[in-house]
Amino acid sequence: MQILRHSTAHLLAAAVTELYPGTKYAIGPAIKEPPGFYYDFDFAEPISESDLRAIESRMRRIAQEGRPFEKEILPREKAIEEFRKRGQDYKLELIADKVSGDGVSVYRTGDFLDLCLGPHVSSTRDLKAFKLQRVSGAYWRGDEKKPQLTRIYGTAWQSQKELDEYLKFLEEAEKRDHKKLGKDLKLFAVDDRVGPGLPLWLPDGATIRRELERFIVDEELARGYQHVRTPDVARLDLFRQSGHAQLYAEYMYPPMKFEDGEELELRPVNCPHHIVIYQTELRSYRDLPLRIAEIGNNWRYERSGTLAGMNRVRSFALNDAHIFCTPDQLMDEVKGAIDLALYFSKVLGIDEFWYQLSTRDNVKEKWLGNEEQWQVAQANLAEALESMGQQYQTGVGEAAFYGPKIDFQVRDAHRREFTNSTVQVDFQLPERFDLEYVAEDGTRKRPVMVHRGAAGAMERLFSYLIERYAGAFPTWLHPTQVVVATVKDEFNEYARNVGARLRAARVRVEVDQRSERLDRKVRDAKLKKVPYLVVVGAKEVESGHVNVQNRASEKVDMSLESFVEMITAEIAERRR
RNA sequence: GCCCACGUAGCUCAGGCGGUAGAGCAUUUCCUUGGUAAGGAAAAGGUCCCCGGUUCGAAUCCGGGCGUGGGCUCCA
Repeated sequence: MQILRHSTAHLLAAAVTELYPGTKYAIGPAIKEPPGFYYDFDFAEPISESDLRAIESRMRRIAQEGRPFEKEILPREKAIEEFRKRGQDYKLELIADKVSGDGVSVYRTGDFLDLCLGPHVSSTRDLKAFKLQRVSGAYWRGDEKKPQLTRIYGTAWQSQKELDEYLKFLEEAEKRDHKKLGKDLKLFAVDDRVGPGLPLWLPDGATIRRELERFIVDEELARGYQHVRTPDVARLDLFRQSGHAQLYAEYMYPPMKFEDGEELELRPVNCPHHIVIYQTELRSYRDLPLRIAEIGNNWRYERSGTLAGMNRVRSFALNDAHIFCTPDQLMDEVKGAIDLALYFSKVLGIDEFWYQLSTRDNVKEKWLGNEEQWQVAQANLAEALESMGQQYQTGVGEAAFYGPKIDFQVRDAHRREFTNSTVQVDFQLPERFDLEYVAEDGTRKRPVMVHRGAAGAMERLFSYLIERYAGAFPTWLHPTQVVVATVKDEFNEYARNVGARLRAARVRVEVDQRSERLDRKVRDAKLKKVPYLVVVGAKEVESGHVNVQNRASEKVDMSLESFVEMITAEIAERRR
């Protein structure tokens, strides 16, 4: 499949060079998620998505011609000459940088020549089911200082049937998109007047968030965390001490400056505030591990082009905690943090996720601390994962500036990857803030810090859950747990009584007393994806029962009390 | 920030090659009281994202902003 897609990328480049002579082609790999390929071009004249149709039909024509994919190993000089003749500067750069030795592997497809290791399908005739999707900008070698190329994305499959299925999947993903559902279900809103990346939580969205926060905070308290509240701002000096003002500046807002010289900064992270809480007392080894938690607001100036719905915002509430512990306790604390994240994932239905161990690269200016500390921290994280039987990938250069981290990666409805939660080991901030505890022998020692966001940021978690459940949240989370609908107005009083009984049991219930037909009330409740719909009419008034139907429209007649018992148990257990 | 696309009523969208706009849903009111996915009627609702320019005239054309969506190292 990867071979097929990679070959289709070549086909795309062949079509483009025929239609737009003089276009330089850069790189064109197959990609796994989302499944497809891209090719980056340097066009003489910019193209737009409306040009894709013509390129695609040229691709089809070449495919039908059945041109073979022919591999050749050219002597280095010969390869350079060939690409120079064609004016393919990017390929020349790649040969210079990436190809060692004398043999340069190239592929020919008719006149089109590409630097490529292969392998490929044998003929363009094998490429039957593909579609060009969109064009976007991409920097040469991912570097913003280098020229921006035009990237064309497409997808390719073995058969038309598979392609159709994939396109169908994309349509379905569109329906689950949290931005769409957030609007349809009135969960959140965005408004120019408030600003980009600053979504508003509407009442139903806020209800879900409150349930999530209660769940999270209660569980953390049960696991020995202490919850605190700290302000969203601090003097800029606090972030100078932490190093954020120097190493994290690109994400920080300009400070608020006052006449008397005071400089206040919106915090991009919570750690410095929590460190200050640690230092409000002289700590003993008996106090450790000290786990300070807060669902704290953070402010990060994300580049405007990266903002997306609730997923990437400029102000968010992180389910954060900082664990201060002795080096001996470190491993257990890391494991405990992973275990908590696993527990949250299980209850919230985050079924598909994987771990990335994010480590530093060799760019010295980006990181604090010495090599040994990083090694120890990294070893601890890796060992914790391994001892828990968990597999992980490595992301070089993706560590926090003060230490390596374990990231929990998830995918949204479109299968785009995001970090949802994280566990980080930090030897640096304890030093920068001169943290201490009194050890058993009476000497002062330095604690280690673990930063962790077990359920991630509320905004991103919310966007994930909207897509995970397509708006049909588990009962404990759903903003409206029950709708009571009457068959006709004369039963409204009974319906209000049913509503009052449920409300007394802390169930979120709406009584639909509109003078509409039952059909309409059922439809509206279904569109809101309400977990339970209760219908009351003459029969129910007479028996004191309710007619209950779930999302699958399975109807059952039961006494009001047994319904209350059933739904409250479901909510209390946070059943999915 | 950069590339491409988009921005018309609360929502989803028509329309408009320059002569100040329309539908459905939602909202309000009235009628209707109907047992499991849209009962009927009427009313109200718009600086056509913003600011400039061209023009007798701009929502439409041009320029500049703002915002939204997709993308911006899965690497021969």
